[in-house]
Amino acid sequence: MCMLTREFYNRDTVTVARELLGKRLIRNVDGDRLVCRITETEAYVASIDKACHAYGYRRTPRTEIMFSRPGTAYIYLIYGMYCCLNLVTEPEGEPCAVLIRGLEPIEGLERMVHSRYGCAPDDMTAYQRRQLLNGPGKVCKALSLTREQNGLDLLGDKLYLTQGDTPENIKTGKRIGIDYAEEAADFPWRFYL
DNA sequence: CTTCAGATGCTCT
DNA sequence: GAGCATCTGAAGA
Repeated sequence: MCMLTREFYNRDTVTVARELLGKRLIRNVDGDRLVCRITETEAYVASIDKACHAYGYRRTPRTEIMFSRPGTAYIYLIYGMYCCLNLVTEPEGEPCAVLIRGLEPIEGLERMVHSRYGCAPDDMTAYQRRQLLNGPGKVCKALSLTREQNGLDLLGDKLYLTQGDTPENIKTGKRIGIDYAEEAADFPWRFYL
């Protein structure tokens, strides 16, 4: 399958967030190849979005990576113990990104389950199976992504995206966990299958 | 199924 | 010092 180009990311963030659904996310780590299908995303836009870490082009050590070129991974720590994976979008200097909120496993299930639950796939409960990749912190845990991977080039070999399927029934809604963001809390910038 | 508390540390004021 | 783009386990219905 063909790797997504930098031009794919170098576009309107909300459009990229919607089009990311159905794409494949590939993570190569310690000789293991993990492949997932993207099922849930959220767009964060610097210029008008109070929920965006770089709202108003606020430049701090944490947001610095968002100012770099499109097709870069932005990974930050949240609530002291979880990481969230974002894909930087729009031209360099526009600090926008798409949060990866949910995935479906395709390849490398054994390692992902071990990273999440410390057990083998056969030992998962039905509940655990449903909870494997349905949240941004879970995604990073399963894919062994931490702040050490912040700034990774998405056109490299450690973490990249490829074409996938073209999903039907794309749903849209308000983003999760940003009640503080005033009018931006109601922007319909969450996309899921 | 639901709610609820607690974990835990970085980030910015 | 306050708050955070979250998750889990326990308890109740």
